[in-house]
Amino acid sequence: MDTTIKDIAKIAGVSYATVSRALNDKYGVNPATRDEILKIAEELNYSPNAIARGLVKKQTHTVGLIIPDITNPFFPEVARGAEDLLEREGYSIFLCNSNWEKKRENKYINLLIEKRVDGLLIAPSTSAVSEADRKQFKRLPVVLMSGVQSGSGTDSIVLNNVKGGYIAGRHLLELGRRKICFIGGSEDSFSVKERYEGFTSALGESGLSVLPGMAEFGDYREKSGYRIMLDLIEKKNIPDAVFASNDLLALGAIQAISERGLRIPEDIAVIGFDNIATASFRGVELTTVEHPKYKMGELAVKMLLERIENPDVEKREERVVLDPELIVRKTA
Amino acid sequence: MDTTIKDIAKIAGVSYATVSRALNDKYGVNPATRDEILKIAEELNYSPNAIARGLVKKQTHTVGLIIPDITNPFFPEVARGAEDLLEREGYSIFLCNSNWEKKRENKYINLLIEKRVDGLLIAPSTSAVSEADRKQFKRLPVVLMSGVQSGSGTDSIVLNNVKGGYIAGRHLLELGRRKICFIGGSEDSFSVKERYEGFTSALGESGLSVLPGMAEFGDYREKSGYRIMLDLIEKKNIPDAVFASNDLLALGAIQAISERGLRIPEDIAVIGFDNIATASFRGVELTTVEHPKYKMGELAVKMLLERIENPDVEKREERVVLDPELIVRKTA
DNA sequence: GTCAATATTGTAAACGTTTACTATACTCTT
DNA sequence: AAGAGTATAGTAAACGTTTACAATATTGAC
Repeated sequence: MDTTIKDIAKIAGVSYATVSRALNDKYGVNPATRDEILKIAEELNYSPNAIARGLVKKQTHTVGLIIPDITNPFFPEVARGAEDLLEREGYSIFLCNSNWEKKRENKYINLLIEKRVDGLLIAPSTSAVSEADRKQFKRLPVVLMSGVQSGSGTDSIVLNNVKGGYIAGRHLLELGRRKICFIGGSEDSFSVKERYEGFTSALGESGLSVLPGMAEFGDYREKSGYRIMLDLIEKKNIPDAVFASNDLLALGAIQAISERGLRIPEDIAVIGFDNIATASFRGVELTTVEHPKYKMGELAVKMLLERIENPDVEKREERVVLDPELIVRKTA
Repeated sequence: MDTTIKDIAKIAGVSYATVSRALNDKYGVNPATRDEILKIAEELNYSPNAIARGLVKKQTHTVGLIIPDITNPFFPEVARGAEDLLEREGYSIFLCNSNWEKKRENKYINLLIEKRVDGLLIAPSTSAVSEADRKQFKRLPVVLMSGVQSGSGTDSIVLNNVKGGYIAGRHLLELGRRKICFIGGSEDSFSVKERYEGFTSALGESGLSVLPGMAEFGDYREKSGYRIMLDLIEKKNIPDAVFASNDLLALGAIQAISERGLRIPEDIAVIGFDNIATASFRGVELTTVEHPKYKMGELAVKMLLERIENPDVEKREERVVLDPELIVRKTA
């Protein structure tokens, strides 16, 4: 139904190779014929078939982006950072939500490979890189984002989570807090682990350690922070500060704290992580740790394109580490 | 480099038509050969080439999603609603941010058509549907979301914005407010216009109308609300309530109001629109109008798939209208 | 054991491009 | 006016599938 190069060729009275050349601005086609061809293409409302082209060129100018959940305010910024650069470079991007499920993530990886994307950007649902992953990742350029161990054999871009955890802990300590509760997302998340590690090392420096019941884990949603905090209060095991491994968790905790009539930061100081947009609004003003999300997406794409455009060079695993930064607002 | 159907055929000692049949679970291939073929495919780590398949089948099981900005908290939910259903149906989705620019939007439309997506989901950057758009939209199924006039000739799914504006206005009036300021996003946005219309009709019912300087427009970002509100305060033209055409604008206004030491809702009541996640957090608790975002994405996909799967039926423009709902929290 | 019916497999064209190679037609040079 | 060189155009194969059609093998009925 669509007009093709052959239709144009027929009308112009030339071979379709010539049409292809004309349309692609290749050397060696008479300016007059070229103009004629362009005119006809325009008239026929011709749209080149990228599928056919992809088949012969073996590249699709498309990459896949797999993230846990675009609805989590951390990821839109990453996605936007990626998309902005990709768009400038003429690539399109598949959006895939793994919903924190390894199974769905894997399904997407396979699907995207079938669709022959030129590369893959993944913010993994869990930190572990399985054998199956490794096998698939050999097929095409892949860049992992956020919370992945090094030595995975795959390029990655991560935050210095240890440092992030450290500066958060340090800040709370400097505020004179001594009974600090760590609220983490999934316990087997590598980035949560690192943040916890940094946090405990700050405690250690002051000769302190994590008190009983002062390290709790759930998932990455607000509700989880709410429930954990509520639990603590009910049990009368009340900390004087909370360090949540992400802002949503912190927001949930804040909800619980103020519902129970405690004051923030007087009774309990709260510090989050990631600095999502919500954190800065009046009334929230959450103290947190900045995570350069947009930049992370952008840099991930930069690394990926580097690989895509130099498929032969056999560099080993590359890793870039971003720096966190303390953002002091009103909750701590 | 990738193994193809032909490689498998050679090893299995059958024609590649047979391999294709086996791989696609078609009737009429001997179970024994099928198993053999499947085994070989597995061993060779075979991944079917969706590009080649797309070329012959003339469908890609891919749709495009064009939205203004995934970073605006309204859109991730829409995207997620769309993606969840699409994933279940075996489709993938291209994410495209138009950045509120008509030019970028058009560029994406063309690009996606070249990539032969099966359909297009668009939340337009501006309400106008141009001649050029109309021409392109004839090429493939398209569903427009949010703030589009009917009669565009294209299927669409929208909110009843007039009603939304009306209930917001009504609520403020019932609270006894009389000098209400409307803060809109872009003045030529159709949905802003509709919300304004509903708002003024509520005023009208009470024998009121919009006072001078009490209808201001900017863009869709927080900053815009902040600036407009600040301006009003500086000029001493201070309303007793604000109706913002989206939550971000409302949040910006709130920022300005409280910075200037005025109280919410005592001095100025504020009501937003869309009910983004931030609106519900403690400390924000923005009164607003619920916009079923996730559902909108989901329904849009449902309409789109309907068209994709019945390409021949010549139904005329379809339009589904979602209902808004007042969410009373603390700012009004 | 023959024939028809059916199950299984193969052949080849098609999808819409790109591109290496070849062929032809000009344009200069001398 | 011949020959080299260059500009332009054409031919045909390739990319990896699907699928209509044809061919062959197998089965069952009698």
